[in-house]
Amino acid sequence: MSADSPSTDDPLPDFLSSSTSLLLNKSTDLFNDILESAVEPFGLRSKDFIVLTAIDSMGPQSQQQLARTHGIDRTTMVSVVDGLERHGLVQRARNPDDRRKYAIGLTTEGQALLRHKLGPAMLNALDTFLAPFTPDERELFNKFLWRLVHERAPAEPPGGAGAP
Amino acid sequence: MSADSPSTDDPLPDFLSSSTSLLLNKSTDLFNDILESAVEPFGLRSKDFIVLTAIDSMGPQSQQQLARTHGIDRTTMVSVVDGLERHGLVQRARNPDDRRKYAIGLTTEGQALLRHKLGPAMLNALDTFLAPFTPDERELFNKFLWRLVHERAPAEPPGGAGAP
DNA sequence: TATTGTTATACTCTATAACTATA
DNA sequence: TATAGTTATAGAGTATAACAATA
Repeated sequence: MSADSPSTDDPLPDFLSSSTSLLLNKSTDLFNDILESAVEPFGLRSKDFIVLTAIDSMGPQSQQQLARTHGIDRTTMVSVVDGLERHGLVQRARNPDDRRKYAIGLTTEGQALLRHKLGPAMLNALDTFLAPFTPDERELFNKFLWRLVHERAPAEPPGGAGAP
Repeated sequence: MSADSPSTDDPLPDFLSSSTSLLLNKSTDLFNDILESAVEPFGLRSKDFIVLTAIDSMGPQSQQQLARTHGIDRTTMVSVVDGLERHGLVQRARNPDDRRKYAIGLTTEGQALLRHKLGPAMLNALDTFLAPFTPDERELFNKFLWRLVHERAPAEPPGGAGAP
């Protein structure tokens, strides 16, 4: 073990280790790890929680609606709903108004699990993630994130500078 | 087009759309998209910029060191360095002290590109991402991220509560 | 025996294309 | 013709296993 060896730690240069990009990615990875650990005891992924929550708050929906809500492809939603159905948490009913569509709804078991187990587990995960912050700081941090996502000039319309 | 149809927008329930988890993931995705767009004109990925920066600030390193710095596997770093070498931005020299290791160094071209083109492009990307914030807010946001990553109680040591 | 770089391979995640049924 | 769901397939990204060269 020679002295000039940079040790087994990651010898990340200061410039990079303090960069917003790296910290943002690390924070997100950390939070996602915490969230996955929170739902893993139930045999689920955090994505499953999001889908269950969307159904619980918006009522039975088609798979396409759920897919759009989550920003993923409808073909991916098939397997997500498959898994939730296998767990007995949702049921595929047909939409009587349009028999092409399902009406994916929560089972009694699904609603109970979401409200009494998953919900609290996710709140606990959030608390773990935000542990370094005071309540005021948590609120401010959330506001910051909201502004980063929503308080943004619309993308340059394609085709020119445009003189309104 | 029936009136009860939730329109073509994503009908994300308020509860989810304001969640820290979703906002954090969206912010990170947004930032990464901005970063990728910034380096794409040079035929590179943002990962390449990180590797180039690490070499520039820490000097020539082995592929293993670079891999650990980036938190990825050494087999993945092979193809990253392959790409950078193809672009003429780095060169593989042998470490004379340990001929198993490379000493991956920047070429003159690589250093020039990093300092005069890539660096400014990345700073500009950061500026775009943080556009909603004032300078003070940017600094505070960065501090928040730093605390989320570093100001964290060490993980529970495996094997028990621990008396001391 | 352990480590560096390399290759081949496998696994995960996600999207695209093509199909059936409904509209 | 267009849409909802499904399946098969392909692509990107990453990791594991095994190998040669070096320590």
